[in-house]
Parts: sequence; structure tokens; C-alpha cells
Amino acid sequence: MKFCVTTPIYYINGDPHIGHAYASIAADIMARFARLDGMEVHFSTGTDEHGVKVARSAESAGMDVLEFSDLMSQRFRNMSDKINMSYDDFIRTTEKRHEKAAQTLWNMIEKDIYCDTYAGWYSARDEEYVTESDVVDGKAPSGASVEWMEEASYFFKLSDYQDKLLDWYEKNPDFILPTSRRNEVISFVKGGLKDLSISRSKFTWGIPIPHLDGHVMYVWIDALTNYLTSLGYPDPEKAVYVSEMMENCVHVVGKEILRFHAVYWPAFLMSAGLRLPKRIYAHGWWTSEGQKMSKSVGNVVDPHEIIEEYGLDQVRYFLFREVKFGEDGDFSKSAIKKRISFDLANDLGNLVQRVLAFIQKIGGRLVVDYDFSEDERKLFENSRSLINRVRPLMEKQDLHASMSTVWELIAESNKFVNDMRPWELVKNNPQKLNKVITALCESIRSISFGLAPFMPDTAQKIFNFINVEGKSFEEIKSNFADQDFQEPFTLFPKDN
RNA sequence: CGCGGGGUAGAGCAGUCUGGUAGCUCGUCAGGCUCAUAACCUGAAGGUCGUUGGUUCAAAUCCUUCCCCCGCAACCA
Repeated sequence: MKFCVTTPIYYINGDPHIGHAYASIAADIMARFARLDGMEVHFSTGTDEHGVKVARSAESAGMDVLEFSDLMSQRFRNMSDKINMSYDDFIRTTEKRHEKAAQTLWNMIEKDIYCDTYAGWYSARDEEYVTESDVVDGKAPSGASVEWMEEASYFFKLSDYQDKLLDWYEKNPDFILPTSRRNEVISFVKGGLKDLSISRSKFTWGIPIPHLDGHVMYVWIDALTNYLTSLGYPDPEKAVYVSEMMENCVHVVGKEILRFHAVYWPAFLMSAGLRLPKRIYAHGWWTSEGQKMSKSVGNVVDPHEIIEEYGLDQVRYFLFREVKFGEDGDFSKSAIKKRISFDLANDLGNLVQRVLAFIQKIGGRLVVDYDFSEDERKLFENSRSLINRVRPLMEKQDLHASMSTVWELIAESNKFVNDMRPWELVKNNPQKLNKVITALCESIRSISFGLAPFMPDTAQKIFNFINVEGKSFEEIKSNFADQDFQEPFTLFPKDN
């Protein structure tokens, strides 16, 4: 089975913030789960580097635009590494392979492209067109004055795809998730689609259009094609691979770019005769301490800072446990501290500690006994079946419910310890004790596998405690053997 | 009357499609345990489910009135 997952390519006009890290970690979790589940995975991320804004930012930084792109792209790559992202490919739209892919796609959809005039309010100072609704009293949001401008532009016949798109949404009800977003897109498409301007002649920092001097691609075809580039398009030898991966591809996107992915992108692919992705999943936005993040307020959450402060896995956990994936959420210090203390230290950390420390206390050796009575059997069965309960949730990118399901087993295990009272069994019923401990090792192993996509480092620490490799969900199916365990250390130390 | 989502315990949410003792997490209070990171387990208190009217034996759930909040409304990377 193949599985493909992508993050958006991030626009390098600004520095990475928590929103970028969020999308990237989400995709990483999906990629890791799929790999543990035995799938062949292609996981791509990268940077979007063309357009006026980048050219202008480079200029104001006194840098060559390529030099500037290298610098900014590297910042995103650093962030990706910082969050322990297991990407297979980091793509930059300024790469030659991408230029080739975008130009090939352009040629493939040429039958739907025509030349006409693009007209709109143009701000000379900002060197860009301003949306009609953003023009107030003849001024752009930046305060610059605007004038009505017309230029020759190439258009994509998006209007021809309205019915085909609606038909596709109808036949593939999970194409766009969450469902509320799907409804939004459908209602937008039903409202009628206008043709799309896909070239510009007023700036040059972009991919040249084949055979058409003076025009570069305007964002859409350039940016969206990255997903194909990463898979090897247009290399004919990769055609089957590209097709199979796209068919099983989840595009993780922010809600602000959902439309481009759920409307424009499938239309381009239809036009080119290529496979459509399996799913477009739109995630929500984070506020900071209850307020919209903004540079002027100074409450932008920097992923590097919070990872330094709270720890990587703690942050990864918080982002996907605190809020249902797809909805907006609030990042606050008190909230993440609570999650770390209650969920990670008290529930998870303490469970691992109380069981493994207890094993040390009775000699450091696991003596298995799978001849379970009813007491242990329930925990054992729930442990063995954990991934089977999580998988259908992950197939719909319900990351939040997946975590909850893992925590149910943690709670059940903690209760099991209280009910079984191993500290008494050690004195009066050693045989029962072995069964209880065996069942608990089973549950700890399953919990760690459930955790592994979300908190890879933490999971690996626990795997090391219990001598489990941790590379495949298959490992859950095998019985533990008698063996010695190392002394555990505290996973999530509390400050006081 | 642009389209859509939402208003449920102190906080954050589930339940609404397929009417029938209102549930979860945190907080509060009480108890248990002592293996463990003062962690873990159990129990209790706390809600006329935004508002109006209606359908029904029965409505958080279906229909209706009004109020409030939040997205989207086309080129925004």
C-alpha cells in the first residue's frame, strides 16, 4: 500500500511560526503512522519562493533574490528539522526540477488556457493588484493609492470545471475534510466559477511560461505543482508511481488556502488528465493567549522558543490533543503546562514509572505468564487491539480522537494497577503477579506504539525500557519473553 | 433576508442526523490506596441544553420567532 502526505509549501516572505509547525507536525504524524503500519510513504514539504513579495523583500533586505530565497528557505528547513519532521523530500519552487514540472503541467492544460486582459486595482507602490473589497477610498490596505490597470494575461477556463468539480465532491464525500469546510467549498463552487488569471507580465520573479516571452506563472500552477514535482513528475518512468501516490495522497492545508487546493488544483489535474488526490484536509488556526497572533501585538508564537521551553514532544502532543484537528485553537502557557502536567506526567509518565519501577523492585526481571484470568484478559485484548481502533480514526485524519483513544488505554491501565494491587500480590500471590505485570507490559507497549507517531522520542524511550524495537505495529502481535529490564528514568519531570 | 457554522454545569467541549433517565475533560468537595513523578482510583455537588411559540405520550434533539458569536463572499501564496 502506498501513502502520500504533503504539507503546503511555505511562502518565504516571512519567518516560520507556530502555524507552519502545526501543519508540518500534522503531516508528520500521518506519515509516521503509515510507516509504522507498513505502508510505502512519500512525505513532502518545502518552500514557495516566487512572486513580487519575495522579490520586494529581497530588495529591501539589500539581497539578491536568490540569495534571499536560500536564506529564508533554510529557515523553514531548520524548523522542519527542529520539530523532528520525517519528510522524504524538501522541495523548493526555484529548483530546476520544479520549473520543468510546472512548465510541463502548463503544456498539458494548454487546451484550457486562453489569452485575455486582466483588469483590476493596481497599487504601483506595492507592485500588486488589490482586491476590490480591500480598496477603501481609492487606497490599498497599505495606504498606497491604486489605479485601474489592465494587462494581457493568460486565463485558465475554470468555469468549464464547475459541474465536474461538483460531481467529484458528490462522488467522493471525504475528498474535503472536515465536513464543514467541504460545505463551504461546495457552496462556493455552486455560486459560479470565474476563469482564473494564471500569468503576469509585470514582474519576472517566477517560472517563465513556455514559448511566451514576458510572462511568468502567477502563483497557482507554480505552487500547486510542487506536489507532482516531488513525486518525480514529469519523468515518464515515474508516471505509475506518481499516479498511485496521488491517488492515496492527503494534502494537509491551512483553511486559508483550502480553496486553491479543493477547487483550482483538482481542476488543473482534471484538465491534465492526472489523478486527483485522495483528500484535502484543512486545519484551523491558532490564537495566542486568546488573541489573534500579530507582529504588532508581539504575541506570535515562535516554534523554536516553545520547543526550547516545553520540549518537542510536549509541544507536538499539546497541539494535537488540545484541539480537534480542523478547528481553531488557542495556544496559552497555562494550557500547555496543564497538558504536560496532567496528561504526560501524571497519566502517562507515572503509569510507565509505577510499573517499570515496580519491576525493578521485584528483581528487574519480567517473568511472563499469558495464562490470563478474566482480570488481565480485558486489558490484554484492549492493548492488542489499540491500533485497530486508532487506524480508522487516522484514516480520516482524526488526530485528536486517536490521542483520546490512546489515553483511554492509559487510564484503564492505571485503574488496573489500582485494582490488582501488585504490591500485595508480590507478598501473597506471585503467580497472579506475573500475569498482572505481563498484561501491563502489553498495555505499555501498545500505548507506546499509539504514541509513536505523535511523540516519536518519548515512544522510543519507552521502547528502550521494555526492549521493544518500535519500528512496526506488527511487533504488537508477538508475546513478550522472559527478560531483564533496565532501570527506567522519569519521562516528564515536574519542576517541583 | 448572500452562504455556512455555533450558542449545553465555573471553564473548554461531546450529544442534535436515527426524539425517550443530559455526558466528557479541567476546576470544586469528600473518600480510598500507598507501587508510582504529593502521582493513581472512587464518589458527590453543580445545567429549566441562547430566546419565543408549536408538533408529540415524550424535545438539547423535529418545525417556528427573535437575539448573540464566528467563518466564507474569488486571485488572499
